This record gives sequence, structure tokens and C-alpha cells, in this order.
Amino acid sequence: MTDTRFDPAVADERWQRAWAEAGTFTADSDSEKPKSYILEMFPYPSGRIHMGHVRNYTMGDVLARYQRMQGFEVLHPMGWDAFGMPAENAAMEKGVHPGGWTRQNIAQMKAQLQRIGFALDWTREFATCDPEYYGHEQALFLDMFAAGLVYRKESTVNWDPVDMTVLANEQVIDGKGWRSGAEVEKRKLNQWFLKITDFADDLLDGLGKLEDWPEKVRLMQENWIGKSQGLEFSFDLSDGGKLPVYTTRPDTIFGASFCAIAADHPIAQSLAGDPDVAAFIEACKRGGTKAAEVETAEKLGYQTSITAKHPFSGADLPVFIANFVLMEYGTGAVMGVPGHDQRDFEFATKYGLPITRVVASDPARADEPFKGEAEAGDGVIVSSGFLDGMSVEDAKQAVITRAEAGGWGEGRTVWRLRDWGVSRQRYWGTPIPFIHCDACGVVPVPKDQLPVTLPEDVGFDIPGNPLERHPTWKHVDCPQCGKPARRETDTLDTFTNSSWYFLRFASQPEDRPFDPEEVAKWMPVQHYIGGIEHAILHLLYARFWTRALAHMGQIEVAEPFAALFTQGMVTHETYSRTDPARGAPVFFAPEEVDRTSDRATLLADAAPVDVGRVIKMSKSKKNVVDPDAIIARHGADAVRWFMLSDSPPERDLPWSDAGIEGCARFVQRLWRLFSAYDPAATGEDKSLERKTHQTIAAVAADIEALGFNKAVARIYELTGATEKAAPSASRSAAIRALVHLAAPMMPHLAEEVWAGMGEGLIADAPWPTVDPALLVDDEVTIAIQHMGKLRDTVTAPKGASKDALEALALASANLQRSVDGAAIRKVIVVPDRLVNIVT
RNA sequence: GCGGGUGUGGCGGAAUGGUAGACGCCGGGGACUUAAAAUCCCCUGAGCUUUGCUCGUGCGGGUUCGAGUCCCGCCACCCGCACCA
Repeated sequence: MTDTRFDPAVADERWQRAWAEAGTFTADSDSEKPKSYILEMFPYPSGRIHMGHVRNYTMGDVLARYQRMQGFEVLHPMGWDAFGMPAENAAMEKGVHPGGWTRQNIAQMKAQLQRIGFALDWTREFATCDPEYYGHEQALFLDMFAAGLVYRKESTVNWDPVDMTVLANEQVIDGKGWRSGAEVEKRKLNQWFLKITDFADDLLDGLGKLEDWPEKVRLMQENWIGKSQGLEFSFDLSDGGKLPVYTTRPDTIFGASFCAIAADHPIAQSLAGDPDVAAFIEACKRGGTKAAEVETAEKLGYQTSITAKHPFSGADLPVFIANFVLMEYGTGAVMGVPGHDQRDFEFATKYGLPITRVVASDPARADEPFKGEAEAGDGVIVSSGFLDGMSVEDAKQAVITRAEAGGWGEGRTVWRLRDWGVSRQRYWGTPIPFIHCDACGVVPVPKDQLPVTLPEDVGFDIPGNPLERHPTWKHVDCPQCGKPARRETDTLDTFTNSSWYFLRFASQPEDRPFDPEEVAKWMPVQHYIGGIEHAILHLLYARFWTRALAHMGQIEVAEPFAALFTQGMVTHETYSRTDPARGAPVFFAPEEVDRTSDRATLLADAAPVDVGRVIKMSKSKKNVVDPDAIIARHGADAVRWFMLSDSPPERDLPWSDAGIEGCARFVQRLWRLFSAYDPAATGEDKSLERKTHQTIAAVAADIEALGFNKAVARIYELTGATEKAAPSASRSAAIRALVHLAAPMMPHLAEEVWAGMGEGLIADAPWPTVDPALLVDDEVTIAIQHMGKLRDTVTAPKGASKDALEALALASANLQRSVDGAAIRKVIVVPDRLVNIVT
């Protein structure tokens, strides 16, 4: 403890080895302690750990270490989401095997994670590409098949011509593949599907109980599931036909002044013999498919010769073909209520259709004109016959009841959520365990023949699925009749791998996917931390699998993740110059740029570069900082401290060299303070003792609320106060407390100091206890205000009476000068806070 | 266009309706040193007629003794999107 500098190059590795040898972070399922499961979204082994991983895992690590100190048996595992396209892309580009490439990346990234000193239980590590993992997944898939949750159907799929694979609806972004960015084409294929829609209602209901999930994620899932309740009914048409429409606002039915059908609606198609109609239909197909484009596009319609009879008024409504109606939703036809739907309003205005008010803020204002836009809000129904005077909600029900009684319509719930297509025509994924037999049809692989493993000898020199081309792999005998048959060559979407991995972390028997009793000990995950990009797909699928497994009686867990936290990104400035030849920017990496003066210059030629916005670190913008280089220079604790400092964890964290240097300085500052620890010091410092206990309590509360930036600020404050204090027993106690407070965040420094104090591993030490009596100050500062403006402050004993505080305030010269003899009308006293004089 | 989020010093950000700017970074001044690094101390929202006062939390209103915080109406930026009727 006599070293003047803390040397992370030596200490980091020493304590990482000590934890590993002691098995400190190995979770014991049989422990008597209360259990806590802390999980961060496991990484895809792309090759290198990036700062986003470091931030994510540091947050989880602080929670895991803190909860250990609070007496919990903590499960904090790590593994690899190892199947996926990048491995096949690497295979195609570099001629390596996807498995070899993935394994190499895992080894490299594991070493990186270990250098940061995360409190992980590596004994439970697995990669989803291990046959020991995906074999169990195949078993679960067969169970789901037996339970009727898996089916095949011929369907139009999104075909990505670059990646040569099918994409889920959810994976198509703006009509392009979410990874390749290629324009998606439509193709018909026989596909495997999971019946997520069976659980739509339950998935929606469950959101209401997830109180520790961010509101925005719950909202996004709610919108994704998209439950809408309304009325489906048919208009009688003038040509003798019927026009089924679906509406969520049956209460406004008396305000309907037209009907609109999609351009590809059968009725529109039947009219396409007319060249004008055909031309209009063609025009509708042009233009962008993006929501934003379609929404802002001008509303266009073509009035047909057909009319529709209003079910109540009997009026003949014109039927239009319109560009804002989509065939994919509802019935592909709507009733137009211009007064209470903005699109209908714009359409009616353009084509001179009646705009009738049928909802008003009160009945007296039934004739109030519209102010240039539709009114979609709540109110009272007016000008609507038997509905007049009803609330919107009551009127909806009343219309549905009438329609059902009259047999011309019925209440209907419509979901946006569609079943999950899991087939992928790709090699690097979980083989779907089925066999196609000409005689027996589609036959499940018997469970005792699992896992169906991927063949190693495959090539990637030609696009497409290597399993399809393999000379022998797909040729097997039918398990039922024994005749020659073919293996299914589709593999499962990688989202299936991440839909149950948290269960395998909790329990990993050899012969089954998991042991329900072991799972029950750990689940649900107490804190799940990851990026907002998984707000819908991964989190919804994991919730679905959990429900499916519970439905089959395999587990008794309602929701997999009790609390969810979505952390912000790590960002950095961008540096660029515009290439005059191409007009496009050329980016430079931070290490190529001199940022020490006000402006930024390129080290190579000392000429200026443009400093761009602070955005997410990405290879294409070159604004990345490699964690390894930073750790080598400043040590793991400084990097961890930086990840927790300043920015609230849910917001973006701008990386800066000055910031990490400040963190490294603080590590040394703490080291110096800790080195001055004197166990023999005597004497009491009540004020420091209070500060110490207040800080212990506040840091605990901050960590539990994931307010790491606030905890960091409090540790800075206590450090400053302790440095300034004269030696005393209280000061020595403050130093010991600080070692504990720092332990979850800067574990290497804390262990080094703790060992120097002659103690064991601080990772095993309990969180310091707090004396409640020391949490309150005996003296408080009282603000003295005149008309709400601060005029003076005085100190008073805690709990002083209102009269005493008022007297103190009136004695203030500053206050008296401000009041200037005016009559005092009122005195407001907030005990221990302030006195406000009102004149 | 719709849904969600954010907006506070030069920067990241604190602040149960009660002293706005804690804490950190940057910057300035000083101490120590032959010198530098490191370290330590002080200052650091703007303005003014400076024992103190005025203004100040995106903009405009409102409620209140008192508003960054609550209410109404805007603006800007970020994220998401499916014209779901």
C-alpha cells in the first residue's frame, strides 16, 4: 500500500485471476440465499467487443456485484448469440467456415470481456451454435409442433435477393431487407410458422403488468400487436352486390357520406374494363410505400357509378376507388366519415362531399362548423337518430348491438400481429427437425435422433442454401416407413435462439432443455438490460416462447423479464472532408485527428477537417473507439467508471478523451485517499460520519434505480469531503465505506485496497449498514424569500418551530430592506426549508 | 402525416411545487518544481449603478405565496411507423 500509483496493468489481471480461482461469481442454485438473476442481452460474436457492449455489461455488472453485497445469490451469465448471417457473409467473402469464424470471434471477445473484469458466471457459458444448445431447441420446436403451435403454409414471403433468404414481416424495413438493404421481392414458398397470434390477447394483457418496463417499449409492443375493436358490416350496393367494410368508429356511422375501396379491391378490379378506372388504378400503384410518404401524399379518388345504401338513413352514398385505402387491412374498404377522420376530411373537402358533425363537445353545439380539420376526440353523439345524447363508447356498442340483431354486421376484433414465419433458407442456423416423405408427408425427427446437426463440409462459393446442395445430408430414410426421404433444409430464424436462452442459463441438464425446478429458482430475470433496438422483435418473441412453454406445462413463468432497461448508445463526434470528385464525405478515425485546439485538424497534413454531429459509433462513419486500446492505457476501472458517469444510462453517452482521462485521474485520486487509511486513528467527526451514512444510503438507492450517474456524483462528493477532513476514526470509517461504494464500479481498485487493509475479497463483503440516526442533519439552511424571491439564507436547528423560523426571517437585514416597510399580508413557512414573506 | 421521447451554463448533466446549475469535463488564476508532468488551492450562467440587484431552465400564456417541475397552446431536434379505418 505504499505505491504512489495504482497500476491497473498488474492489478486488473491479479484480481480477475483471484475471482476465477475462487469461483466467486459461480451461481449456486442450491444456495439458501434469496436469488437474483441479472441478465444483459447476449452479444452476437461479430469479432470485437465495442463500447456499446462495454456500457451495457458494465451496468449489469454493477447491479450484479451490488446485489451480491446485499446478500443475494446472483446469477449473472454470459453466452453467445452465435447463429446468423454475418458468419455466412464472412464465409462468402473470406472463404472461411462460418463455424470456425464464429468460434474464433467468441474466443477473442471472451478475452476482451474478461479484461474488463465482469462478474460473470463463465461456467454456464454457451453459444447457440453448440449442438448441445440447438438440439434442445429442436426438441422444444417438436413439442410446440405437438401442441399445435407450429404449422406450415404456402405463403407469399419477403425474399431478399442479396442474402438469398426469407425475412419476417418485422424484418423488412421500408421495403428493404433489414440487414442487406436490398429491395425485397415477393415469392411463394412453403414456410414454417409459429402461432404467436394464439397469444396475442395474452401478450397484450401482460404488458399492463410489466410495471418495471419502460413505458415506450410497452407502447411499441402494444402498437405492434395492434388490437382494434370495431364493426364489420356490409353496405347494399346499387348493382345488387354487397360491400363489406370494417370500422373502429361505428358510433359515427350517421356521419358517413361516402365509401372508399382500395385500388386492388375486387370491385375496383371488376370495373377495370373501363380505361379511366384502369388508369386510376395504375396511378395508385405509383409512389412510395413508406408510411410517411403515403400519409403526406395527396388524397386521390375515382368516383364509380355504384352507390351504397346507408343502413340507417337509407341514403345513397357514392363509392370511390381511393389511394389511401389498403387492401391488406380490414376488408379493403371503408366508410368515409369526414367530420371525425382526418383523411376522410381531406378527401371530402377535395371532392366536395358533405361533412356532417355527429360528435360534439355538448348537444347545444351540434351545428358548430369544423375549423378546417376533423375532430377525432371524445364527445356526445348528435344528429344521429337513436344514438343522440350517447357517449362515443356507448354509441359504438349500441350500433354493434343493432347490426348484430339486424343480421347485417357484427362486432369484430382485428389484430395487426401476424404469425411468425421462422423458416430461413440458410446454412448457419438451427436445422428444422423434420423429414419430408413422399408416402408419409411431413414427419418429425424422433427425439432420440436429436440433435440434427449441421454438416461441416459445405461451401459458400455459390449463393443459396448449402444444405440444399450438400451431396448426402438431406438424404435420409423416413422414420415412419423407412423409405428414402428428404430432410427439411430450412433452418430456424435466429430470433428463436434468443427466445429461450435465459432459461438455459438458469438450468442446463444434458438430457433436457432445462429443469423446471431449477428454472423456477431463478426466473424471472430481475433486471434485463439491452438496446432499444430489441424493443419489439426479440422481446415479443421471448415473451411468446415463455407463454408457449407455460402453455405446454414445461414452466410456470408468466413473463421472462420482470424489469427491462434500455440503455442509450455510446456516441462520438465524426470527422470528415468532402471529396470534391464524388461530392461525398470521407470520414477519419478519432486517432487520425488532432482535437487539442479549438478546431480539428488531420494529423497527417495539419489541415482542418469538419467536425460533424455526435452520433452512434459506427464503422462506416469511422467514429469508433476500441475498448481494448483504452483499457490497455487507462485500466478497466477507468473505462467502467466512464461508462457510468455523467450521462443518465437511458440516454446517449458521448465518448471523449478528456472524459476518460478524468476518470483515470479519479482512480488514482481514490488510490491516494485509500493509501492514507489509518486504522488506528481516533476521534470523532460527526459531520463526516453523517455524510458517509447519507452517501451509503443514497448510492444504494441510486444503484437500485439504475441511476448510476447520480451514484457516481455522490461518490465524488464523499471523496472530496473525506480528503478535506482531518484524521479521525470517522475519517477511517469513511475511507472503508468508500472502498465498498466503489467496489461494484471499480472492482479491481477496491480489491487491491481491501487486500492492503488485510481483508479478503471485497466482492464477498457485505454492503455497509447505515445508521438511520445519521441520515438526518441536525442543522439546516433556511431560505428567506420575499414574494418568492430569495433574499437571504440562515442556518437553523433541524425541526425548529414555525414561529422561530419566522422570527429568524424577519430579523434578516436583507429581507427588511426588500420589504421596505410594506405591510406583511402572509407568511409561509415550510419547516426545515424556507420562509416566504408576502406583502 | 401519426405515435413516442428530449429540450437547463462552453460541454455531459443535478434539482419530493420550495435557495436553479450538485457532480464531472473544459477554461482562467495561483501554489509546489530549476523546469515539466503529477498534485493541491481559488474562480468560472449573463448583465448591472456590485454590502447588493436584475435577468435566466426551447417559445407564448396560465395556476400558485412560490414553477425547470403542474395546466393550455406552440417550436426544434431525435426515435419508431402499419393511411389498422
